[in-house]
Amino acid sequence: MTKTTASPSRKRRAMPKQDRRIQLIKATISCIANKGLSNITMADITTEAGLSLGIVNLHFQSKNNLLVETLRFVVDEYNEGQAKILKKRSTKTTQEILEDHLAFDFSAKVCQKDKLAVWFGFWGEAKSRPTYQKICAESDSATESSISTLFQEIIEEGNYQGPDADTVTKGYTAIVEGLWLDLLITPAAFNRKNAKRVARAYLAAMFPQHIDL
Amino acid sequence: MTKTTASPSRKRRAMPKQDRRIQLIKATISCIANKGLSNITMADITTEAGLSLGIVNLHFQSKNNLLVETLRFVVDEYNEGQAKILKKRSTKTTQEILEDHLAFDFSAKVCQKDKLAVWFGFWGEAKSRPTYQKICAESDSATESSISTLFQEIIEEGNYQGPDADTVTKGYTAIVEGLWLDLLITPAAFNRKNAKRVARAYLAAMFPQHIDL
DNA sequence: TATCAATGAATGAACGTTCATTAACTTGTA
DNA sequence: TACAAGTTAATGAACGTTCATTCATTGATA
Repeated sequence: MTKTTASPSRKRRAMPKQDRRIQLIKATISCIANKGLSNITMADITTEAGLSLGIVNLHFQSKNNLLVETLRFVVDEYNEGQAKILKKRSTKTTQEILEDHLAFDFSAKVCQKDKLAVWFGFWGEAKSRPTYQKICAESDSATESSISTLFQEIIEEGNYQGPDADTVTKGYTAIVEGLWLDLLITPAAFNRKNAKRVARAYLAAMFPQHIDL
Repeated sequence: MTKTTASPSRKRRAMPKQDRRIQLIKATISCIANKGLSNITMADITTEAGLSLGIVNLHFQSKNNLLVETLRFVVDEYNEGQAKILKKRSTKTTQEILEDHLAFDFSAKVCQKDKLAVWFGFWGEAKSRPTYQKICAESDSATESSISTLFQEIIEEGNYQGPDADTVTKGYTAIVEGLWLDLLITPAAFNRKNAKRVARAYLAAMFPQHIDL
C-alpha cells in the first residue's frame, strides 16, 4: 500500500473538504483491492490515507456512506469516459467510435486491478444490498443505451441482417465484463491485449464491414 | 429464507456426517444470497439450517472453512455438469453438444439466483483471498480447456477462417459470465431466455454452419 | 453403560462510532 | 501590523456492540 499523502505530518486543516473526500475514496479503493470489500476496517482506510481514525465519520458520517460514495466514484468515472467518446460522434465515423470504445474498455486506466476489484467487490454484494444494486443497474443501463444507439447506426450503415442492436449491445457489455473478470482472476495468464483481441473478434463477427480481426 | 430441515426438533444424531455438511453448505448458499458473503454470521447460517450455533465449528472447524467448502461445492457442481455433457461426444454431433452447452449454461439450475450470488460473492473477494482466487482460477481453466477442444473440432468441421479456438472459447466463457452478472443485477429487466439468445447470437456469428440465430 | 453428535451460554477479540481535546486558520479590532 | 477571540478540521482514547469460537452439558444410539 502506498500512502496517498506525503506523510502523517503536522499539517492539519490543509485540504479543502472535497479533496479530503477524494483522498479517502482513493484510499478506500486501494484497501478494497488489497484486503477485500468485506474485510476492510476504518483503521485500514485511515492508515492508508495517512490520517486519523475519526476522519471518515467526519467527512462521510459512516463507513457505509464512504463505501457507497466509493462505488459511485468508480462508476461515474467509467460513465463519463464513455460519454466523452460518444460526444465525438459528429466529427468521427462509426468505425472510429467503435475503435475508441474498444480502446477505452481495455485501457490501462479502466482495467487497473484496483478499479476492477471495486466493481466486482460491489457486484458480489449487490444481490443483498439494494443501494449497491441500484447504482450498478443504473450504470449498466446508461452504458447500454449509449452503445445501443451507436450499434443501431452501424447496423443501418452495413445493412446487417444478424441480431438487433439491443442483442449485440447486451453481448458486448457482457463480454467486456466477463473479460474484466478474467483479468482479475487470472492476471498472470491473461492480459489487456488478449482481452481486447477477444472483444474485437466479437465485434468483427457482428460488424465485419466496420471492424477487422 | 426457507428452512432446509423439517424443524428444529428433538432429533439429534439423526444425520450422517456428510449429509450434515451438505445441509450446512446449502444453508450457507441461501444466506449468501440473502445477506451477502460479507454479512453472514454463524447465527444466520445455523438458524437457516435449523441447528444450533456450535454445529459449524463441529463439522467445519471454522467459518472460513465452511465458506471455502461452499465455494467448492458450487464450482464442482458446475464443472461436473459440463463434464457430463462432454462425455456424450461419442454419441452426439458437435451441433448437439453445442446446444447442450447453451442449454446447460442458461438452465434454471445453473442460473438460480442463489448460486449466481455465490459465484459473484467469491469472485468479488478473489483479488484479496488467494484461496478463493485459486479455486476460481482452476475452475475457469477446467471449463476453458474442455470447451476449447469442442470448438477446435467445430472449426475444423466448418473450415472456419475466423479467430482460433482459444479466442472463441475466452469469448464464450466471458459472455456467459457477463450475462450471469446481468441476470443477477437486473433480474426484472432480463431473464434466462434473453440471456441464452444473446449467447446463441455469439456462437451463431462464430460458427454459422453449426448453429442458427 | 459408553460413546459421541449436538447444544447454547459464556468468552474475548475486533470493530464502528463518539466526542472531548488539540491545533490550524480566519476575522475583528486598535 | 499585531494580537486576541472565534471557528472548525483533525485527532485518537474510550465505549458499546457484534460476532466467531469454545467447551461443559445434554441426550440419542448401540
